[in-house]
Formats: sequence, structure tokens, C-alpha cells
Amino acid sequence: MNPSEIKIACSNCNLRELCMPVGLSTQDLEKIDQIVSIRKKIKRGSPLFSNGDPFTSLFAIRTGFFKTSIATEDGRDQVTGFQMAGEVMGLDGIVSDKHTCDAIALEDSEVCVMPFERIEDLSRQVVSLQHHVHKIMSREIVREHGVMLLLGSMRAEERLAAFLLNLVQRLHSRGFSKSEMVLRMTREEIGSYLGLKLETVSRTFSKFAEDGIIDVKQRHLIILKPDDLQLIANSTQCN
Amino acid sequence: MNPSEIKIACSNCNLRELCMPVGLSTQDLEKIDQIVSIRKKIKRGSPLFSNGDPFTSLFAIRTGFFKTSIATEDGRDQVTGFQMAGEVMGLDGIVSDKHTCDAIALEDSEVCVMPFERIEDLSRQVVSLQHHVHKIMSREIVREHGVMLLLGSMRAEERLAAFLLNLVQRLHSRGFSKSEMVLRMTREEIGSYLGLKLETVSRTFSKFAEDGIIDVKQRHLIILKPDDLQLIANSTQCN
DNA sequence: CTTAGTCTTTGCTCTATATCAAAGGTTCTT
DNA sequence: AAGAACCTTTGATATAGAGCAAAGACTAAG
Repeated sequence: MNPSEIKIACSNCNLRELCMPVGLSTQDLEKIDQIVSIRKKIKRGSPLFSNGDPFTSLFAIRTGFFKTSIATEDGRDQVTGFQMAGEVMGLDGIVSDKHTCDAIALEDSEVCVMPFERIEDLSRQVVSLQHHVHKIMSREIVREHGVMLLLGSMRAEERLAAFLLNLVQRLHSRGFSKSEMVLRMTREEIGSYLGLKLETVSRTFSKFAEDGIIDVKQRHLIILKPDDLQLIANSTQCN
Repeated sequence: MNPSEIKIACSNCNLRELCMPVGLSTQDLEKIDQIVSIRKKIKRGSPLFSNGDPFTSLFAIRTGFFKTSIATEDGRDQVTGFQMAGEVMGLDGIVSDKHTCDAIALEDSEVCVMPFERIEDLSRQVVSLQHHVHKIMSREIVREHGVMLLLGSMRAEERLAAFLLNLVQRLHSRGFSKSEMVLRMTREEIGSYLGLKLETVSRTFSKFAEDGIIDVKQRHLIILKPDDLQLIANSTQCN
């Protein structure tokens, strides 16, 4: 589809530790290299896949940033996650051979296309790949448990605090600052993810800023008091 | 642990279609029989596993009913799902070799214990089992997307309507009535799952009953107007 | 540079749901 | 069979967040 598709291997990818198993023999590494068929560039605002698309591949993000969301017939729409470099998308499609959500690039991005048949083939041969695939799926299940907790039992401030901490933490583990970041998504998308309206997200940002916990200028955000943010995220609403 | 552990096989289990792949050769079926090590009975109110327990096995419910929930340090607690016969529990434990939620029996239950190492071994040999394991995990991810939508964007009546419809539908596909059921969980547990307080759940039940949509007497529930319930579940709040 | 479009902030008001409280039912235990 | 513990319902009130509206701020396209 996209002309900018390039053939490439995992073994010399600097994100390998994030998306592939570690400690492989040279022999296994060679096999793993067959997983990625091509890379694909996705422009900001464009879908990597959409609800209903046939499922054939998982996608590992090489660069960029995505959101995934589901929509109901009546036009409601829920962001189910934000994904960054090294994270895998498309697991939702396995069960019915169709994607059941939309994955939209929030900035110009590049993904590794990993045909799922090939993954299944190889993970029958390479045990550590099999483990890895299972762990990735389990991790997604556990992550979603966390989101359910957030949506089901936290108040607006707690949700936003938890969200920001999660985001910087993930960015930090990719070598970025642990206090500063650029939000790639709108207030509305944050709100959708957190089960809040965009006005509430904006107000809560302003509140945090007033309290000197963060500094926000549009999409640019600095966490000034990470400990306070952590307290808010875990509070039994005593604060 | 439990003295009431009995050795048994899948091939003659009447739930096989629910939890195991179909269309296996006799040879593969024999292998599949090795998956279940033992069965285990769990008394109502007792945990099958708890947060922090070492993960070794997945569990398929043979009879009974469970809830799974996660807890935070500060004592908050979110029910993440209700599981019934033929459904698989424990997927959360794969990623870190520890369970990260609690699974509690809501009635006297029996589960098949399936050591995960054995599942991994066999799914390297039996392709359809490999597919099946992947699909089960993907199905759980998709289910949780649905819960996120519910928690993130639905109002109380919509949540409860969607919940009840989901519950009867699953019971119906197990041969029970498609309009009548016994709720195995308390209002508080329903509320926790739906992100509502127990009073709100109770009030919403009463509202539905007043409107003649359902009939509730304590835990016994009859759906009188499934179509109306469906409308409520999908409403763009125009009703 | 200008204009249009999108995103964000903030104020005001309203409402769905939480919270508190009390009474009535169930079911478990002894 | 009685008492205790738990669960459920219902009423009254409070509040967090939604909804609406308008004004700024930034971004992108011509």
C-alpha cells in the first residue's frame, strides 16, 4: 500500500529489547529476523488498521505514537490505549481474524509488520519467542485491568495523575526525561481514555498547575512534584 | 491442597467445545487430555488464587461461578470480571509469573487445573491448540475493551442493561434460559464491576422493574422486555 | 501574512450519581 | 428457633463532573 516500505531485520534494531525476547542464540536470532516482513510508515492522523479490517499481522512501533480506540454504532468512542515505540498493536484481531478497534497515528510513525502466521510458526520452534508472545498478551490483559480500576474507582484528579505518571514512566524507560514530555494527544483523547470530558481534563491540568505540581503550556508538560502526583494517584480521597 | 482432587480427561468433557479447540484428530485429542492435571473444588467465598500467588497454571471452570478482582494498597477494589463454566482464568499471571488479581468462587465450584508449562509444550506440537490459546487471550483483551467502553462512556442504566444482557447471553449459550437467571453476586460486586455504588445498582434495578423491563426478587431476575433492555444498552442517551 | 480551523481554557449552571442514614429482608450459625 | 451478620431497598441531601457557551491560543493552508 505505502510505497515507503523497506525490508529490515530485528537483530540490529535498537528497540529489540523492548519488543523481542532477549538472550537468544545466534541461530534463533536469525529465525527471529524473519518475523518482520516489512516496515510501514504511517502519517499523522492516518489509521494503521481500522475496525473490521482483516487481521493478518501484529505491529511493533519503531518510531512514533498511536492511539487505539473502539466505536459503537451510536457514534460513541472510547480510546483504549496510547502506544509508543517498542509496543505491539493488533492483539485484538487474533480472536476473530478481524481487527475490532482503530489504531491511529498521533504523529508520523513507522511500524514493523509481523505476519501473525509467521509468529505462530516461529514460536513453535523458538521457545523463548513463544514465552514472549504469551507475555505480551498477558501484559496487555494486566494493563487493561489497571485501566478498569482507574475508570471504575478513581476520581478525575486521581485518573489524570495516574495517567501522567504512567506516560512519563514509559517515556523515561525509553531514554526520555522523567519529568518532561510532549503530549501527543488532545485533551479530548485524554478524556476519552480516562472517562472524562475534555473540559474536566483541562480544568484538572489547570488545578495541578495552580498547585505547582506540574507546568503545562499546551502540549508541553513538566512534572514539578512527582511525589505529590504519586500521592494524588494513590489517594483514598483523603487529600 | 484440596483433598477432593480427581484425575480426569478433556476428551469426554461436555464443556470441551467451550474451552478446548474443536475438530482435533484422535491423536491430538489424546495429547490434549494431558493438559488437565487435576480438578480442584473451591468452596463458595474461597479464593482459587490470590494476588501475589506464584503462577503455574491456567484454570478452566467446570462448574460454578467466579469473580476476579484487583485491589490497591489503599483498600480500593475493582471487580474485573465474572467467570462461568467453560471460561478460563489466570491469564493475568503469565507476564510476571505471579497472579495479579484475586479469583473468588461465588458458589461452590470445580475447576480444571492446566499447568501452563504443559500448555506451552503441547501448543508447540498441536497447532490448533496454539491457535486456541492465542484466541483465548485475544478474546480476553477484546472483552476488556468492551468493559472500558462501558466504564468510560456509559451511564448507569446503560451499564446495568449491558451487563444483564451479557450475563444472560452467556448463560443461554450454556443451555440456560435466555430470560431468567440467578445472580450469583451481590449488588456491591455488580457495582464494583460497573463502576457504580451498590445503591445506584439497586435503584437502577428498581427503575427497570417499575418500567416493567425486568422482574427482580433479590438474586432472582427475569428479563421481561429484552428489546427494551437492548435499546437502553445502546442508547445515545436520547431515551 | 491572513484566514480558517482546530484545540484549549474558563465561567456558569445543571444533573447523575455518590453519600449518609435507616429500615426491612435473607441466610447463616448455634 | 433465635440471634447475628449480611444484603437490599428507599429516602434525603450533597457534590463531582457534565454540559453549554464564549473567548483565546495555536496551527495549517493558501
